[in-house]
Amino acid sequence: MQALISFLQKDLGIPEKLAVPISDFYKKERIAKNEFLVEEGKLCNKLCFIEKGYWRFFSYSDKKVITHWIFGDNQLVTDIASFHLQQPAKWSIQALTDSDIYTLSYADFKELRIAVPEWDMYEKLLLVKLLSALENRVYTLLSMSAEERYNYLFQSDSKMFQELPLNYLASMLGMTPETLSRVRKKFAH
Amino acid sequence: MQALISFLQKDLGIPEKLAVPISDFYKKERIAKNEFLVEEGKLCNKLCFIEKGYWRFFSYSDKKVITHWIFGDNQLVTDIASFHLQQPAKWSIQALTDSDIYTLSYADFKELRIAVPEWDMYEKLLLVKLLSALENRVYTLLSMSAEERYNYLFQSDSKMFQELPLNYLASMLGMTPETLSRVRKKFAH
DNA sequence: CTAAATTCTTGATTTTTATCAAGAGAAAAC
DNA sequence: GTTTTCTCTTGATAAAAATCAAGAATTTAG
Repeated sequence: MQALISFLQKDLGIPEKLAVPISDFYKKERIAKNEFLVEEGKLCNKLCFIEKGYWRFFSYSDKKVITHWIFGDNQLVTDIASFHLQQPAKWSIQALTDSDIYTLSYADFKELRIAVPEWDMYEKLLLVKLLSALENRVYTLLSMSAEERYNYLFQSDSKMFQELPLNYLASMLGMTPETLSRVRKKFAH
Repeated sequence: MQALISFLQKDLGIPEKLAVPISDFYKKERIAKNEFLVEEGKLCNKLCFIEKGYWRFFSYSDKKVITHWIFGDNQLVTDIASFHLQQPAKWSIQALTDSDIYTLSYADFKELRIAVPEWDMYEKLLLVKLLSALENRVYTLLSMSAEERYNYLFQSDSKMFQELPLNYLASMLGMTPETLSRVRKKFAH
């Protein structure tokens, strides 16, 4: 539970007095590799804090599987639109490793909002930060070459490249596994 | 003011009783082509509803100017992180046409939050929708070819292609103006 | 109204990245 | 522990898109 409380305090600026009761709404779970948090088209009724593990956020296009992003330790993950608007999910979310997580069900989320009225404001802050991160992601996709995108991601999380199959990372970087292999060889990190 | 009230009601689901007083916090302005709402590095202290006009959201990379997105009639635009967290803007926002807009200053925004406590919740909804749109944008950039991205954008706003210089649209689509020209020729819309 | 600047197109060429194919190595399944 | 599957790399080739260059058309400025 400590990882979650720290996240609420440090990343969202929630005071300890609130962070602890908020964390009580979450339930600890152990999730096996390959399990889904949500599948495209279904309802996503859980918000999930990853204490330890990697999760991929992905969907299917005509021909291939597109990995939008990979989430790791100490990150919140959910299909935000599906969870908040209670509409069918546009994306799927799946564990890439056995994981320790804390989940907040939609029912508990509603209770939380009543019990802690400040929550909406802090959650707004979270959404603002997520938006900012996504704006940055669009920028990297529009402005950088395959090589540059690789270096940018490697700088921010090199551990990921040791622990996950590279085909997921290639997809997330918007290149084929072959191209990623060649780029990596060139930089020999 | 009617366009703004409609937007608040239809797009954010705000009841008329609240939409009208909320809209009173906004101030009408006429903005000339090329004026900036905010410049990279400075503080963005206005949220802006475009009644009529086109605005580009852009930044500079080493070599080129990157247009992230172009906003049109009946859309809200601001550097969200800069406005909400009162930190330096990462992007610039500029009018591409003479525009009629309604602006909400950061000071008035704070008053609005006090006067209409429900505002935070509706704004959260707005942020969720924006996030969802951005997730979609990342998906198009990861999964579609230049041709497909062009067709996708053209379907959603063909008017834009008649009213704006194509170099902005090319940049937003992640291709050069030459490539856009060739793609357009091919489809001869 | 004219000159200058910008926008758009087209062609030729180069660069980047994808695709196809094969094989080595590692991990998982039986 | 052997077989099967998955992962990763490498080479050859093809496709997609960028770059360079030039000129026509349109818009803007004086």
